[in-house]
Amino acid sequence: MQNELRTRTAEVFGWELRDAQETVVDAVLEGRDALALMPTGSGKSAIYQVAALALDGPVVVVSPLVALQEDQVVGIEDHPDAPRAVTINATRAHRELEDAWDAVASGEARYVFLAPEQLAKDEVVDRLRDAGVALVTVDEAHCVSSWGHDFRPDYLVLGEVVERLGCPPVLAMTATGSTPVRAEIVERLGMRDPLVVATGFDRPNLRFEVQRHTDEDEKREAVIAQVAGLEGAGIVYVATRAETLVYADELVERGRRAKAYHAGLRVRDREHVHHEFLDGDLDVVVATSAFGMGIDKPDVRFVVHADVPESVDAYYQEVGRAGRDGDVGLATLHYRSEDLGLRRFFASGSPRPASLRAVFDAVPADGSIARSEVAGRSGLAARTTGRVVNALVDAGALVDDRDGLRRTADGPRDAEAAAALAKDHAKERERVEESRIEMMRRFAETSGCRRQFLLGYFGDELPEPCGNCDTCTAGTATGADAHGADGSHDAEWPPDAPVEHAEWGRGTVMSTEDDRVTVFFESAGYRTLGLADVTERHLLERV
DNA sequence: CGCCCGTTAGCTAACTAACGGGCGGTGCTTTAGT
Repeated sequence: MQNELRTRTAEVFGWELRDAQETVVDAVLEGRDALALMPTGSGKSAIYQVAALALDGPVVVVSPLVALQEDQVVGIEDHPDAPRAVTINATRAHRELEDAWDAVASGEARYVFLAPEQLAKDEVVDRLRDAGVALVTVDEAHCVSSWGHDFRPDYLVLGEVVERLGCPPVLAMTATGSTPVRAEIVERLGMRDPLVVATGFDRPNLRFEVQRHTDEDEKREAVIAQVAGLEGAGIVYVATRAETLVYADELVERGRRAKAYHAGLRVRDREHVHHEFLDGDLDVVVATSAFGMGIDKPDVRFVVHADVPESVDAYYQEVGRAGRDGDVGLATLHYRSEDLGLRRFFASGSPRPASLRAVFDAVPADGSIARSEVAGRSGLAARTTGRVVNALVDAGALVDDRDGLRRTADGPRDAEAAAALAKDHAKERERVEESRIEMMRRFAETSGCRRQFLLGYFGDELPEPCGNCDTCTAGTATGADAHGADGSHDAEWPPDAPVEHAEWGRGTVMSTEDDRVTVFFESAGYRTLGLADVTERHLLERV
């Protein structure tokens, strides 16, 4: 990084960036795309904030939650000499919005925070393009992969938006960095040869534990008994809204200051719980996955999972909220294999055939149509339409380009065929989702070191069992089942190595254990192969 | 996928087992009416 920019950074923000941060700043200033995989609290936002000081045009920051956008603007406004930051979202009054756009157009505002839904509107993209965007930052970029397909389909149009903005460099940032998530971020955002910077994923002060249960009532009792006896502040994650109430009530009866939190509560109540927790007026928040991003409390002492999460990625995000201050943090998963059933259900929602047909028919046989017009012509709700369009584009029945949507030249001719194609394609995705749930099951059921498993999942290696998890304490982690313990096959199948399999196609090596290798295949998800088979039958080839 | 809950059949008069329908998570937006 140039000395001049270092000086500006110190003057404006009072910071001295670490090497990893500077490397990323340099890349985007040179016009290169970058993917920064760094734990929360490691100063990811500093990267685009500093880059903006040296860039000639506004920095667009795509952020998933309006509340998060407001927090970031306040963070910038804390520095009186920092450039102006504005947010563009539906909570703002018309006059405020016009004022914000004026500031963007005049070059006064250098940070523009918005959600992907805003970027789905042509007017917004046009105004940004006219302002000459110098960098597009996608914060919490794992949302592209976890939410883009169904819940918030506008995440999948970001790649196209970048093109329409004139292809400024793209900076994607997240704390979740498993291989498939990384690959999907890069592909969906259309990133070109990005610089990938990953700082260590290990959190040595976290202790991992798994308690297995067979009976629902017995599990609930064990969770309540554990949490009632824990010191300090903590979070209990459950799978459903109804459970947040049940657990919170029981904890209150046991004398803990506990409250429920889920997305169905009124906004004011949610904010109230959040603030009480931050201020130390509450010991325990019992929450669904809604309680997460934007929760920045340093002294969370425990994260207890009363239900198994949907993926190892989600699990690691959630437990990562413990021990941010570096002091001890306890992560306990209460596991019942039946609980995975709910996760399978959540993972399995592909669009209905009737919706697929309606959307396909809404696209003319010749020529193209704007995405925004499809909803009206198909008679479906806008959000359903977005999901269905994404499914058809993914399947190759429709093409999405600068002019809008059109039918694939040599693709299906009629709606029936298009729906069938999309359904087959959705099956592939379900297989991948299924395999991610399977990895969660393996984490819960392993007798090897939990930390070695987790770090292996994220493509990091830990040569020895960690000594700070339940299996290490019990002594099973050093046994024959230990993960990556000998490392003798690493030379042959090192983590991150690209490979090819006759049936499952291209994949990436995740980890090797003493007699097995786990590979992530783009079309089939996580698969574990016996090394003996791999060697004798030449199942895998390095590519 | 697995649960909860209400209905029903079966077999005998108050209950039990079996069946099946409904439900379960995450947030943007935007508009009409107080």
